[in-house]
Amino acid sequence: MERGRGALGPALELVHTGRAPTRAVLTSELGVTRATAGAVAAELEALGLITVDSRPTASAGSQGRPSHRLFVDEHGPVVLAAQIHADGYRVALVGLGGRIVATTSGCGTIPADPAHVLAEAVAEGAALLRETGRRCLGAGLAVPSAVAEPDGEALNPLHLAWPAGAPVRALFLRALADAGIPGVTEAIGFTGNDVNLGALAEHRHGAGRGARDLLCVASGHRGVGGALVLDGRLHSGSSGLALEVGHLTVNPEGAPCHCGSRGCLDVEADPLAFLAAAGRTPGPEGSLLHQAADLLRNDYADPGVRAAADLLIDRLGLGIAGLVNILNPDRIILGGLHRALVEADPERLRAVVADRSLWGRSGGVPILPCSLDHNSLVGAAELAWQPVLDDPLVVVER
Amino acid sequence: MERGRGALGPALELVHTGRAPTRAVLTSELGVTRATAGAVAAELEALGLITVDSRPTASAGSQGRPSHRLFVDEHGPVVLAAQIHADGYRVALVGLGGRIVATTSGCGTIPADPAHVLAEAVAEGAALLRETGRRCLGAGLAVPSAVAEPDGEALNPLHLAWPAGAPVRALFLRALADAGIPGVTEAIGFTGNDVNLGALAEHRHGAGRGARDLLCVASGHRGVGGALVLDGRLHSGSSGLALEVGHLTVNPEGAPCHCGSRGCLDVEADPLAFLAAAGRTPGPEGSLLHQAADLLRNDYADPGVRAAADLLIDRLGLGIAGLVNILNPDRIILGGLHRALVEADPERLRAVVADRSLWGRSGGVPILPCSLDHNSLVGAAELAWQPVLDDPLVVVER
DNA sequence: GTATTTTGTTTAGCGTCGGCACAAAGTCAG
DNA sequence: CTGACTTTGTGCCGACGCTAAACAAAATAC
Repeated sequence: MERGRGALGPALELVHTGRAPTRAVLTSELGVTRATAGAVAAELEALGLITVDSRPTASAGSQGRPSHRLFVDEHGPVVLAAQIHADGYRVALVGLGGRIVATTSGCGTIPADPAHVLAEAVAEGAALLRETGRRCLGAGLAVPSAVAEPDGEALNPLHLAWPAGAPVRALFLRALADAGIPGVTEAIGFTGNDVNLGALAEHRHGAGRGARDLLCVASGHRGVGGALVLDGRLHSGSSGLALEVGHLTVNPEGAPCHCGSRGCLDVEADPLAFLAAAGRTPGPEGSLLHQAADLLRNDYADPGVRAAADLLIDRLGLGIAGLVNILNPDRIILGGLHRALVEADPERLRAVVADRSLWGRSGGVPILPCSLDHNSLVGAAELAWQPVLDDPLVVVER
Repeated sequence: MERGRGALGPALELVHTGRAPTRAVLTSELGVTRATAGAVAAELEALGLITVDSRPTASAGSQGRPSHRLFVDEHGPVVLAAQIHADGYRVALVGLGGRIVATTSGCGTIPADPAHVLAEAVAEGAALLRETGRRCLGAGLAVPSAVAEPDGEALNPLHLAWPAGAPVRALFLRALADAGIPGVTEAIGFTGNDVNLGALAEHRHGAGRGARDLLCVASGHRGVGGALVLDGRLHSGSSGLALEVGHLTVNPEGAPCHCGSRGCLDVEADPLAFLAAAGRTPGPEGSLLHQAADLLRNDYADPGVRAAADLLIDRLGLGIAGLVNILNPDRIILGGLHRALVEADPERLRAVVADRSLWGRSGGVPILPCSLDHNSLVGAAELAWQPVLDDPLVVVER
């Protein structure tokens, strides 16, 4: 009864992204018959990826026989996700549905040598796998740098003190092999930029769900990154270097940037710029984002803070308007400090973008704060889950 | 023997884009068996879309039995394509493969009233259909304006003296119905921006063939337009308004633009700007492009012309570099005056773009002149062909 | 309690494609 | 010229993945 092979992947993706709570929805979303949907669900259940709750559901209103409900299997396999950031790393086991099963962080570690940090992070992941006894189907890594394809090199890990061009994917794969992660015997490890992966996670499980063309802009501690999801797929360009939005000019008379230009988004709309505009002395590099976000959340009544926020919103709005003119997305999600900015004053940024973009006057694009904790980490997991979503049958051979 | 239904569309697309000269290539490109490829080719031939030449080909070198060759059927059905521009319109019948079968132009007409111009153009198309006796499977229209989805309104037909927001798609459909185009009984008419459609045509049949992420930039008589083809599909954004590149800032101290900013690409890198920089008095609006291009081609030795060209290349290069940082395309194609610019000095523009883009230092993106005559027209035809390429069986019901 | 609606399951059947065998049409070596 | 080899085209069969249709199950509506 090997029914429903071709629809297996799309079906799992629907359950994974929370868009198929029942077999009935699966039927209509996939455009297949009930028979096929049932067979697909049965096979996914047999593969240990989803569970079916056929108890007499606490029916809600509508007529007819109530649907059995479909869940991602809470005890199913996981993938290993790791994120490197300015002040340490974070590792997690992530199940289908973007659910974080277990997590550890190594904060305070200065990640000077990439190989060393990756080995440490992967070792923590291996420990989590041993503790939980979960089966591991892959691994993904998020780094705060552009990652060049096809070799997976970190081109500008400026805030990590890594050498430019560090071959992070190769190092990550090496670390996975050395740690003897069970199930990851082959080269099943993926690496991407943290903002890109955060955007992917938001699109699948967060504020970006349902958007067709999703633009994300986010600050780290220093600088500004962007990402674009088109038709459910990350657009990272032909060499993985798309959406380098940090060097859009937003203030022609602004501060000089290391790129040689002046008034780039990178130096005009990041946490350091905000703290300077608000007249505060910045703390250590690895805490700038939290310092700025806390200031914004706690002291928004302070006129100086308010003025600094307004200035940043103007600059950011100009940059985003330029992106809107080029990309015409149907939703925009902001992360990092920009998330705090849009939460502090949702209307002002929308108005600036609508005013500065060419066709924004009639409505404008929805601009939302990101909605997931650790979205880069979840996005790294998405990368690792992708082969399974493309063809769920690969799980039998791992 | 109804074999090869699912692969029918991809197969026709391969022949259409000239990437499947033989059944053998079809087999490998589609990833199917020879049996399936043969059945697919037979069915496409039965549909009257392709022809198979099974004569003993003037074999070229390699061993084994020579392949029969596949051609687009020269006498097969066509689509009607129309293009409206500043100084008139052009109409053509376009077959598969982007081949223009018959064409007329109505130059000198000032297209003041959109309904009138479209009716006239479509009437010419109907006449061509009668003369040639071809079967018509659809119609496409290219206009020099952003076209808003989902209603198909021309938002900024600045150079046509049309009212902003003119419902061009509806008017086009009305004109098709009124002309009684045989085979276009239903609403099978498509409308798009001319630069977008030109990019689509270049990607399928011209200098963009084989590119994955293709960026096009082109000037008309006034202003600059852009277009992006991703994975073979035109990216026109969620509302059809993507790639409005004319208002990228390329000269902070530059001339004021009607958008309210200064130094936009629109006013710094179009034919008018070039003529001004070269110290020539511009002719009538509808001839600026030809005047500028002729000047560039014939008087490039003139120091003033040379200096004006260098200035324009610098400005254009800065704008393109910004796009490269955001989109990371693997090829760039230039049209209009910019085509003449890159033909005059291919190396300079490449160098400017590489220097001003973040990761361009290691090589840079290939920048090519467009290679098709009337690429917007051919692109409009592509729009009309798309339903047939998606499912060739639709031809039996038209 | 019966009719209606919606969902899940079983069975039969069909269409599409892969695998295989064989034929056809060329090159290459002698 | 002949035979071995290589590559392409085609006919046949079976497997796989789906639809269609009938039936069963579980709720609401009257």
